[in-house]
Amino acid sequence: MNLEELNEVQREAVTHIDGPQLVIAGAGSGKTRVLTYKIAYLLEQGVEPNRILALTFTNKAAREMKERIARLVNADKTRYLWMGTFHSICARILRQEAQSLGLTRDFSIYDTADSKSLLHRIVKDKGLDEKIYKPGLVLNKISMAKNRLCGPENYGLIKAYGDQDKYDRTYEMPAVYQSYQRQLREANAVDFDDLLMLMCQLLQNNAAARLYYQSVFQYILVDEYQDTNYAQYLIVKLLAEPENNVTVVGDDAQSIYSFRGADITNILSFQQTYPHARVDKLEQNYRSTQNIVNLANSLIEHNKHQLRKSVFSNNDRGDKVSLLPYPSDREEAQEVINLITREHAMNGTGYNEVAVLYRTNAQSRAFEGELRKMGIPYRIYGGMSFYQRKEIKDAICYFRLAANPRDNEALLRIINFPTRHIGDTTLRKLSEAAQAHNTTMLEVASNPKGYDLSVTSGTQQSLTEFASMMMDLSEMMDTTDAYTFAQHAIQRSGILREAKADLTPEGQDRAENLEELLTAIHEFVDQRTQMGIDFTPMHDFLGEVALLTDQDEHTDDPTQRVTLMTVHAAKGLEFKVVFIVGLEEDLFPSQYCVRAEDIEEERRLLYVAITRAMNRCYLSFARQRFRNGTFNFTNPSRFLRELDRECLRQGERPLPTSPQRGGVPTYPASPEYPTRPRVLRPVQSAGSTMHNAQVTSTWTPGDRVFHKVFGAGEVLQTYNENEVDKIDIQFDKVGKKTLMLTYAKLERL
DNA sequence: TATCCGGGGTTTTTT
DNA sequence: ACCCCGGATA
Repeated sequence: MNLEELNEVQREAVTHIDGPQLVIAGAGSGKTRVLTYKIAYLLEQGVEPNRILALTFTNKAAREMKERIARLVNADKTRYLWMGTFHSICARILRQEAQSLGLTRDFSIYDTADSKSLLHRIVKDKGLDEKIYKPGLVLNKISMAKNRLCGPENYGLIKAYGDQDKYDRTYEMPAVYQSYQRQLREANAVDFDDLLMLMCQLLQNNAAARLYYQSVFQYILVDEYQDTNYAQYLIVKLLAEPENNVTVVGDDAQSIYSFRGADITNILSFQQTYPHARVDKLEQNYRSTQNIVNLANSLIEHNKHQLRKSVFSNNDRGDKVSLLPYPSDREEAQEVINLITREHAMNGTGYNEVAVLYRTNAQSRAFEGELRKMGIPYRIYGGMSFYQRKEIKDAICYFRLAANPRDNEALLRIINFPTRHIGDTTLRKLSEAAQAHNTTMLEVASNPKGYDLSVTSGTQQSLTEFASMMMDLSEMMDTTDAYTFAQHAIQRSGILREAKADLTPEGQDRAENLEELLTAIHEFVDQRTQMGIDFTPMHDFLGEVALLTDQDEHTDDPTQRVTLMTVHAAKGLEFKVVFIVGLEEDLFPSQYCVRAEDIEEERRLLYVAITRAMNRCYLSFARQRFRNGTFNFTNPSRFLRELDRECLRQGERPLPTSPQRGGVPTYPASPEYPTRPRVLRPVQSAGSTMHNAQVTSTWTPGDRVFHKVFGAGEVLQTYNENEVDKIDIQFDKVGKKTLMLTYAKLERL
């Protein structure tokens, strides 16, 4: 490796070896480069590869980093590096230590869908209101608690959780959490967050294990440190002791995962955690033009909560960033696709160098439609990933249940698919019997008579047949390789037959997907063979598959396709040309932002989006957007007025003029431009709620403001400005429903 | 037990 | 516009 390829700051960061180190790496400043060079440098200095632990955010990042290191040093060494996501590294260690944690090494990892389904059952069993205890909400609460290392036994003691539960009316959360955790363990399963929490518990409670792993990992490096949560922080801290040879790399300005428990204070207070930490700041951006970097800087300046740094670019000044308003989301999509065509035709920009970035996955539809119409190749990231598809998940659940007979979630999913005439009633009895006899549902199914199950003889037969099939698969699993096993399992189970029998296009897709799964498993086995592992059982595949995400699926594909993805998914990537669309209030920033910190996170999110662009960046918004089945008027994102106008070029359409007295952008007087829609909140409703009532104020050339109340697609009432200071509006009949709405004063623009 | 129909609720981002 | 659920029906 050649250290001359680094700039001075980078080189110093790379060659600093011992002791804690914080590398603050601005967008596009060569963060990954520093990390890879540092690992390569450590290897060159004679550090054993298996003494280095490198934690990344995605599997893909880990893989790419490995490849890059392999190009710098002897490729053989990189194989033995401990490199992966927090979750996968923890899973690996936990399998090793499973016994001491009350698990077997074949424990299942429940994905979000499994967890939600388990929670749903718990809520039902406890007779709680399913409207209040929504699985997503409940899982989120549990996840947040686990990220802070709060187990079910402590949950009820924490006031903050209690308060939140009071607010959400989820008073029974402690019991739900307890039951959830108990059933996870009974199923010999862990969820995502358990991987981190159990790892912490292992290190805290088991001195021998702690000392062992502390001595194994001589050097620890963490990528994207700004997105770590408390559990991850603690894992790093405990593993690094007592030498504290820990290097963390990150950018507080790109912290965008707080909804997942990420805690930006981890990076902000690194120096308090490690008082003698060395700090390096990488501030030169090599990726983007000056205009893009300056624009991004002007935005992020508005955040209060950040580490000081000044990112700059010595690249060309470049084109100004375009700000494009469109009348509706539809036109936005059409015009953006037009611009892409133009980029392609006039600048020769390859389709794969263009990305359309949006805040929510739902926005992809409009662009997808237009791209298809224009015959432009594209690829949408996100949405339903391969491993979440029904048929794939079904197949994997067969594997999972064969590996871990206690995995009830897998059993419930597949016991009646393909249909075996085993319905809800039978399953309830099965579950009760299993609880009563303290055994697994599969065991009861294998011997319904023995457990006095009151089911018909036909059902009995179905159960025993299913159970004996699963036992056969279980046996086969240890002796055959993953590919052979999978092939056999999807045939024996009947899911392949089921898919093939379905002659609809969807059915054919499913059959193809199953074939694709087999191919993936085959590749997995091949890879392992190349690594010198001559036998790869299904267990090994299962261990990895649970932690795969759609980010990891398709590596670089050679075809030239436009990329469509959420801003979150775009983190760490770069494109020559970037379109950031839907820059509207309540969308970007999201409508769910309430606190000032939430807005700061959204601002960082936009910062991330802008800094993905190398050469050109386009920002767009629509004045009307079709959402949740209705057309809504929108307002331009507040972020737009925070941008340095020096870096902006006005679009062809009338643009907001510069802000007056710190207000929002104003618009040309004609025609009518609606502003500031407010969705009315029902305070009391007889019957059910109505979602599509809204208020808009209308700004007309005469400079008078009218407020219109829309409901069920029509204007219900119009008020002039003086009338709307805190009034209650009552509608007796809107459609078939009666409801009462309260409406707070509108801010005058 | 499976399937069809209608109504109600729903929407952020994801390792 | 879509998905999910519950209830009714085959």
